[in-house]
Amino acid sequence: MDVKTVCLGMLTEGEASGYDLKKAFESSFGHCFAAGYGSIYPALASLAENGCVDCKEIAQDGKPDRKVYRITDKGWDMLHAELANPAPSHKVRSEFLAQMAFAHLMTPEQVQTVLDSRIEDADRNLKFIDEFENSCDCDWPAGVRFTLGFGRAMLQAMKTYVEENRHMFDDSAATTKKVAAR
Amino acid sequence: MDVKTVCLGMLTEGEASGYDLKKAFESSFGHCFAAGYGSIYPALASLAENGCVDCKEIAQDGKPDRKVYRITDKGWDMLHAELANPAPSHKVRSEFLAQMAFAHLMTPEQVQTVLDSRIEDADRNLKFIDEFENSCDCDWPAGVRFTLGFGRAMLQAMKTYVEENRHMFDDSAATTKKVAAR
DNA sequence: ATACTATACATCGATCTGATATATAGGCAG
DNA sequence: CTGCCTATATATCAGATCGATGTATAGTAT
Repeated sequence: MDVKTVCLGMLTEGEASGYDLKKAFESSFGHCFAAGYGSIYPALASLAENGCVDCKEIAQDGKPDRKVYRITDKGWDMLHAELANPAPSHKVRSEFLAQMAFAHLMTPEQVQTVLDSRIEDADRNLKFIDEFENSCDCDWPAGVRFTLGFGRAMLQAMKTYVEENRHMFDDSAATTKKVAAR
Repeated sequence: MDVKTVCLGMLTEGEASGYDLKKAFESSFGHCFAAGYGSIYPALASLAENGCVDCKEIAQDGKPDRKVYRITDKGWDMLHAELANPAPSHKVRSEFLAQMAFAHLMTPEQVQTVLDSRIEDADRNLKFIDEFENSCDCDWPAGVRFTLGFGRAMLQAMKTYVEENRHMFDDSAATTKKVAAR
């Protein structure tokens, strides 16, 4: 399940350009699997080379050619093979948590600023998910609704945890207490 | 906040080799900021080149030389500058969610297998955090306790969400219902 | 008039991932 | 006592990804 596979999956909904796919990576997949042009264009080139997609170049006046990609039978095979992975990963890379692990090297003000910005970011993303869910008359397939709910649940849990535990950084916090679960 | 910075942060606890740092990346940071040798050794080399760490080579009989790194004043400056970032990122890259978004292209059995494996993975990680927390007589600084609790809260929320929403993939699930938050 | 936003392509260096290679020593099961 | 696994300890390499930047055009605000 790399960028190539997600591109293939997106192309099952209909043909699209790299630019179109980028928008999908920003909207439906923004909260769980981001990708930029630097990943998408090489992915499409590689898929085309392997015969997993084919490409129609549509000339446009003024603007550069629009390259529209469509999934092939071989592409479907490859997609199904990838979807058979029984244990796909779920990875977190958090500069936030890495920074918090060294909170004792920061000023209390810096720590509180970082915590505030994390809550703001969670709110922004929650709002984004809500707007995305209501943006479309059509109904998303069960899987997409599942991922949106998942994102919401994670963000809510993050917000709650930060709000309920930021007191751990209060100056007087004894370093001997164990963190309460939940 | 890249691998370089986290290495610097780790070296504030005392001098260490690349091998030692790898163990720290696996334990304290495993759930939020993983890194392998392919990141750590180049990071240390680059830090040494910039004078942010210095390196003692300790000959050992039989085994290759042990290269022990220590943070310098310049390294402290760089670390403090990085820790001043008011809005560090928190990124998720989830092959799991990407795959679930295409659940309609999978068999129901495949979907349930993937959901089971996600719960198992969450349990494994929860157990790992518990063991890590109790592994050490010494008390971790507030920041580390915060990140462990954070990890636990996220994993618990993930497990609960998957358990409470896996029915969305039951065959008869109407595609028109909106997902209930929480 | 100027600036911003959107469409649409693409590249590039820096970084990161995951696998692999090299070498030695100690423990332990058959 | 031999083979196998694990731990210590280094390091590299191909391939993937990230984030920024570049090129062009055209429409829409201020």
